[in-house]
Amino acid sequence: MGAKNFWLMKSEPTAYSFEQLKSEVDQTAEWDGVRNYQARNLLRDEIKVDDEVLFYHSNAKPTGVVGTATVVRSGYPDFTAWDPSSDHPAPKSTEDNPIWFMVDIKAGVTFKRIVTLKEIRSNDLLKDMVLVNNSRLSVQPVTKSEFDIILGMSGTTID
DNA sequence: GCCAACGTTGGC
DNA sequence: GCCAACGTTGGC
Repeated sequence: MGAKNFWLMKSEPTAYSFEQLKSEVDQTAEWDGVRNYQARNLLRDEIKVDDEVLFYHSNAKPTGVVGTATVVRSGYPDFTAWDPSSDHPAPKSTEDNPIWFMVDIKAGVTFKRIVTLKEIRSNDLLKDMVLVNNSRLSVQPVTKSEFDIILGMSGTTID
C-alpha cells in the first residue's frame, strides 16, 4: 500500500459548495463532471482511498480553501457523461468505452476561517503550488507540507 | 462583466 | 502535425 497523497479540488460554490457536500447522506458525494484530461488522469490513476483533499471555492467571495475532504472511492467511470440529462453530458464517453472518471469524497473538517487565494499567493512556502502557477486545473496535486501549512493557516485543529 | 490564460477542435 | 479559431475557466 502506497503512502497517502494530497489533492486540491475546485468547485464554484454556486454550482456545488462545501456546505452541500456536508449536507449529503454520509457527507459523501460523487465528484462528477470533470471534463479535462489532465484532471481525468489524476482521478482515474492517482487518487486513492484515504487521500486527503483541500476543498477550494472558485469564483467566490472570497476564493479560497474552505475545508477538507477524504477520498472514499477511487476512480471509476463518470456515468453522468453518457446521461443526456446530466449537467455535464459528454456523449463521446460511453459505458463500454468511458473517457471521463470520478471519485467519491467525504467531507472532513470545516475550516474556522477560509484560507484565501490571496493569502496562499502571499505565502512564500506555497509559491510552488499548482494553484498559484496553473490556476485552471480543477483537480491538482498538493504536497503534504502544502496541505499542512494551509490547514495551519485555517486555525483549525484536527482531534 | 471583462478579459487573460489555457485547452480543444478542426481545416489544411 | 501545425496552428487559427473558438470555448471555458476563474480572478478581479
